[in-house]
Amino acid sequence: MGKGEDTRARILDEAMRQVSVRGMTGVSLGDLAAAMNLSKSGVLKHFQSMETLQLALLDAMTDRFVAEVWKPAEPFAPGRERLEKLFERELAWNDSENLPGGCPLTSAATELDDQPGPLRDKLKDNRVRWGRTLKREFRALRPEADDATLETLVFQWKGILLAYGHSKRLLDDESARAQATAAYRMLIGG
Amino acid sequence: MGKGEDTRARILDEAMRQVSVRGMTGVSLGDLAAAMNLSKSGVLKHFQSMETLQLALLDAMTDRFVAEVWKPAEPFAPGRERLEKLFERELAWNDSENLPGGCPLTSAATELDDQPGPLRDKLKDNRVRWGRTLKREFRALRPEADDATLETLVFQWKGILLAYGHSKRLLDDESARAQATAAYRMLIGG
DNA sequence: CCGATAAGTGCACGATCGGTCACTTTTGGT
DNA sequence: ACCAAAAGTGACCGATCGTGCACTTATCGG
Repeated sequence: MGKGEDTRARILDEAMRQVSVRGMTGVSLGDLAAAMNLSKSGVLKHFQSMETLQLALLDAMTDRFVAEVWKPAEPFAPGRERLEKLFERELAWNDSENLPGGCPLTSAATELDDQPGPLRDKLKDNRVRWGRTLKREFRALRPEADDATLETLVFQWKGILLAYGHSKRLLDDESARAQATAAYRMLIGG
Repeated sequence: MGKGEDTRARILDEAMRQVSVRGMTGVSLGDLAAAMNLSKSGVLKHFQSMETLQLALLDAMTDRFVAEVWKPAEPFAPGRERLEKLFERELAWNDSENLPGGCPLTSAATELDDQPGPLRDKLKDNRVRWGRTLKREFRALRPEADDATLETLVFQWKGILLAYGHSKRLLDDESARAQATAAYRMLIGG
């Protein structure tokens, strides 16, 4: 890996960290450059424009999410065991010290959900795929269930994780994790 | 109500609409003034500064939420009946045509949750109070349940509504409402 | 109907936004 | 060790950010 590639990766890394706190719109070229001890033009050399950087950032977020949530769970058996691991990993992802503001995909989602454009499209694609992955796992857990039921389970899974971030970060609720796992138990069954 | 009061209210109304789409940071003095056919200084005359405007905006959001979600449900009997109405009203609040980007409190929450300051404090206070209100209703529904159980129910309630906004707005999921009510049924019990 | 006060305008300000360009420094293959 | 290409700099651009100030216009009680 050449120096350019390395710098580019480090920029995306820092940007991801900032997105988790300030949101996608909140990270500016100036802040980013300052945080990296680089000039604004030095940053832009690795991306044609700010929007290109943001698109690359969404890709980087997807890659990291897959690497830190899905990959560790993949070796486990489909269904209950894998879901258990996925849930644990997704909580850990939300708590990662590399993401001081929690899941950057959540920040981006609430920010972009009503702003048409390539950013929203890419993010939507990411989340739709994740929903399908979860649905597969729920199907393995409950082979007899119909599609509507499976989708409701996925819906609730997402709800639990959104509520986890909300309770922990805005409400400073110390019991957020306990409540998330309690809700998970109610969903999956003992 | 003098003309000043009226204009001030209309500014906050327009700002709330914009927050639901662009988020709290996304609404600027210039855009706001343009949307109101007013000059930037004309807007700022009603508020000492932009941050003061934002604080007033959070109050306005709280008032509207109470008026449109809590008030219509208040006449109903505590517990099941009132919860039913509250849930219906909160879904309607999310769908309100006055709020083209969904619940502005949700936008503000994910945006401010890691940004210390008076804005975050006020929003947190708002959401904590709402959580307490929900807990009271769940206690009326399940008088035998312990505190932890009640809080898990509140946690899940919030999760359902967060997932509703996410599914409807980012994923364009037509069945979002159906899934939200299905999840509600699972939570409350038939 | 008048005059004090409230409401709103218009211009200018310093700061910051994303972005360009000519330039210098660094890197790495031969 | 050399030198072309890659990496990064710094000054500058027009636009927009929030804000202050001197000013004009509209409102409304006496």
